[in-house]
Amino acid sequence: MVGAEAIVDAFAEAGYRVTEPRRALASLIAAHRGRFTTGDLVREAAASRVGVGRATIFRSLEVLEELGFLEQIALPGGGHGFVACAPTTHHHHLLCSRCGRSADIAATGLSSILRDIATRSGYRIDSHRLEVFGLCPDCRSAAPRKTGN
Amino acid sequence: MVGAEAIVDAFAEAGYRVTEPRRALASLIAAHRGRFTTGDLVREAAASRVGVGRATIFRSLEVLEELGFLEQIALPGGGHGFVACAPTTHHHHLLCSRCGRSADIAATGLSSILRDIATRSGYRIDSHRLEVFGLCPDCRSAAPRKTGN
DNA sequence: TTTACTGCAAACATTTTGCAGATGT
DNA sequence: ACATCTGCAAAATGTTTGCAGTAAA
Repeated sequence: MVGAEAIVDAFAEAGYRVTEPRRALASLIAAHRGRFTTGDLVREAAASRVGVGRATIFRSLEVLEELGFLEQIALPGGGHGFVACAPTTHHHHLLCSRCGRSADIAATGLSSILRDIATRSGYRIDSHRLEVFGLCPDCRSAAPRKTGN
Repeated sequence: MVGAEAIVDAFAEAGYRVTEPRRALASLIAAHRGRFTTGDLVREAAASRVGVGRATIFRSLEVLEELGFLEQIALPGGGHGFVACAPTTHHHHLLCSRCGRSADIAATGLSSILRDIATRSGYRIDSHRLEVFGLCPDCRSAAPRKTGN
């Protein structure tokens, strides 16, 4: 979860201009509690009174990814989407497979696993990516039955 | 690393027909020591005397993924590709960012981390995906200098 | 024989680009 | 004012589908 202002500020602080389309895009992104695709934004932007063009969406998404406000994630089915996140230290994402909501997670203890992998494989490990999928608390109560699925 | 025969056998055992195009595709896949994209295969197939059409490549890739012989992976840059792997128990992939070679890894210890995440977040965790990137032993010796990059 | 499979070419979907005009700073 | 940014529409990519012919089993 990242507020629209944080995103707008990020543009400003990084020396980008704060334009109407970028403001509108920031709102659209902030309105998502989690994962979304470019297609989602394009559709929503078209529906919104303050339009943002396809090209601008793609271009701004790229900027926001560079700034660390957006991370690309691989969806289980093979597609890919984005999640907004505060550009802090290394973290991973926990995604609700029902509503798309995302939570940032720390995964303490991963580094010792990676060290172990490095030792056993002989690879020099540079980076990694962990994505966790499940049901968020809200969706658990909304659709609790899962025994037997 | 998976041999071409293993792939061919997999088609047969799952009740699919073993055709010339599928044999050719199995060879192409086996020829990769690791990660590849659909584009790679389309290009290689076109270059090969035993052609395999675009459509067949996509269709067969889908089948092989279902059979567990192929896994879709997210490349660091956001794109995606495949790696061939024996359809065994749950495992993850360690990818060389230089040559693309992949190794299957077990990541023992991850489950306790996930349990911890579940407890702290309240999510019910269903699945996860870990991808590790680095330099394989061969590429480490081929391009050892990295101090300062 | 029977029916799954194949290639082609067209349909679709997604992302990128060139450019003239709009708009932040 | 000036350079960045925007939208458009076209182009480049990537993936899927319908169909008539081909070839496993």
